[in-house]
Amino acid sequence: MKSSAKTAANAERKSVVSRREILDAAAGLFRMKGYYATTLRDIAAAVGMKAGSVYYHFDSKEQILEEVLDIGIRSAFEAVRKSIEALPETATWRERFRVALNAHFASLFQLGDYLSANLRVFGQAPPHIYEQHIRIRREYDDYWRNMYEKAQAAGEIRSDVNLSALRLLVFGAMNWAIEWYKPGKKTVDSLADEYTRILFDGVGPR
Amino acid sequence: MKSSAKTAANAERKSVVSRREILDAAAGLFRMKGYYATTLRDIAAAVGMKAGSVYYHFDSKEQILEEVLDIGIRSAFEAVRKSIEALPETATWRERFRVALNAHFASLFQLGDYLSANLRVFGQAPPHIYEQHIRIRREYDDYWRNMYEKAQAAGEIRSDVNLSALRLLVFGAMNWAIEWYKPGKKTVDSLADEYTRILFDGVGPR
DNA sequence: CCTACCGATCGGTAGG
DNA sequence: CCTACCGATCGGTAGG
Repeated sequence: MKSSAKTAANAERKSVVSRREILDAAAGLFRMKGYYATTLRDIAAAVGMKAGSVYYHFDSKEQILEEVLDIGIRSAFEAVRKSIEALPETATWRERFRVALNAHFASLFQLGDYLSANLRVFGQAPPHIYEQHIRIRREYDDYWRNMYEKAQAAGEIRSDVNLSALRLLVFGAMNWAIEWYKPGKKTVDSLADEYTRILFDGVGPR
Repeated sequence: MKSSAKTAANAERKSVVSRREILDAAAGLFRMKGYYATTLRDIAAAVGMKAGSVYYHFDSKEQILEEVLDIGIRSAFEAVRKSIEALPETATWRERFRVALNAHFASLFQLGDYLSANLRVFGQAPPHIYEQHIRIRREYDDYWRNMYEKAQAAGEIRSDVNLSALRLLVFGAMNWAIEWYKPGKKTVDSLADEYTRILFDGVGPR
């Protein structure tokens, strides 16, 4: 009894690890090649399995996509939230914005491939996965929206600034970095600094 | 002789039209579904042909991708250049920037699907097509780079602004619009205005 | 988790 | 530009 329970627990633990390995590999491949160009055989090979064995852990390729997408936003959301909560209550909104930007960039370039994969393959997702995933995206979006509103109410963003334009401009600026950012040439920190300065101070003469 | 020459000319004209129709359809499908999810049968059906007939006009699916990618950047490049050249010599750099932004947005949302398709499927292109296409992209990139440098030299962009960060931030802000822009809700013009104001004046208190 | 396999679909071709 | 087709590959399954 004792030993079979132990064996079962080990098997379960091993299975959880394999699941995560498959997701990690899928995220990396999705990020590089996109969803359709990544085959189950690619994913299986990346974790040393045969194609059919992946179905021991997942019901379908779409289920893998679904989980990769969700992990991508959730981990970024958590990183951003934590970095802001780590600030003192007295922090300015500009400073909150800067650390949020920093955390989002870090999620893109330092915390695995999930967020990059998310941005890369989101548009390739079948409708029912899109509909499901859009909810968590909207929550993340709302978190940022709330930040801009508070900053404007506090007078740190001018009242004539269109917040929805600003929000979308910033998301674009951040996410486009996956197209050109090369680790080593520029730190995530300096990137967040420069973007914050450009956006808050503008580039024109003062 | 005369009539067969005429027939040949007609046939050629018709063939040019068909070619363009195929490219138009491909651009629209690439934009919506990406490259791999778009089949030659989709493209053929969209122009009322059978799959095999597409090969009368193109050697391969990759050749179609190649032309769609190139047309996307070239048409945007031309639109941006013309809009700037239409300005008086005395125009400020801020004004030049605004019309350039406007022309890029117009290319994305009003001048067919080529630029949108380009942004959508560029990352899915096989290496040899990527290598070929990157050249025209770099030319377009250089055109913008030159604009920022001139603006800074003229004192319309502060000397402490990192131009390469600014350039990449702006490309991201512009191109990300394909993810959310819905024609009718907001004009391309007002979008270019708002972005220009945010970037030149900043959002912080002055 | 593997072996062996299936039906569907794909890009592309031959011959007209 | 069509008909008819091919080889390759894909996601997924049965049975162990």
